[in-house]
Amino acid sequence: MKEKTDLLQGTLDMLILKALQLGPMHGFGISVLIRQMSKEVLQVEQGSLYPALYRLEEQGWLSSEWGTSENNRKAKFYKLTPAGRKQLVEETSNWERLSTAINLILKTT
Amino acid sequence: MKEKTDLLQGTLDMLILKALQLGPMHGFGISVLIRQMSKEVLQVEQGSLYPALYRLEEQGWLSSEWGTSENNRKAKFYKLTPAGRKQLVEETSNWERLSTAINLILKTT
DNA sequence: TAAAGCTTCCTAGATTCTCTACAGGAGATA
DNA sequence: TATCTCCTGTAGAGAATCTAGGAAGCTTTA
Repeated sequence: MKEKTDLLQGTLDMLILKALQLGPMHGFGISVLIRQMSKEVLQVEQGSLYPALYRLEEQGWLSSEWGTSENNRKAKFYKLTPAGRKQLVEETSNWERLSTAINLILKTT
Repeated sequence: MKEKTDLLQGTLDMLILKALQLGPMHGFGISVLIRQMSKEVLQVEQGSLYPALYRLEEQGWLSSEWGTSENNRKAKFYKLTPAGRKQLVEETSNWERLSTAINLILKTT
């Protein structure tokens, strides 16, 4: 019983990759961006975000390096690798497939 | 690494409720119907389906009774309860919210 | 200068859902 | 009788996310 809506499982990776398509960014920035882009609907919890970033980096879809944020704080900047770009395309088209299929069912009378 | 696409986690309950909106049905029938309605894209595994049916019945969204299928086999027929109908409406609108938000993000340039 | 708050990173543990991989009965068909 | 298909079910595992923390450094305010 909660107020806030959870993410749809399986979409977080795609959203992160998509955010990074706009340019390198640190974790905190990604979560803010996703919230803004979704008009406050999607809220990525930090306990979800950071493990996801590891996953993605381990799989070679992201690379990271330490730097300094706009606010003069230490921050780890992530960016898409070429493999990550490819993965984004794949996940996007899979999302289209699945959400289309679900909508097909929901529209049935 | 698999060929077949998994479901989006969190949507199975909604799909089952939706299928039962068309009338009472047994488990096996539900899985066939979902496959057909989605044009063969969505495939509900039996190991996912039956536990889900229990979950839903336990929460009072479905009721069941044993009967005989069109093929003269013993089958458990499920149907929506009023609470289940309500739940379907809720899950559907939540799906709209989330998928809209995700599409918002994917369309960003 | 002390306190408080925000930014940023991170981890542990639990939960929830779905999948794979089975098992088995019972009618239909040959 | 053998085999096929329909239909129900269970066990165990794995993946993704959540809750609920902790910590450190900068910045603002008292």
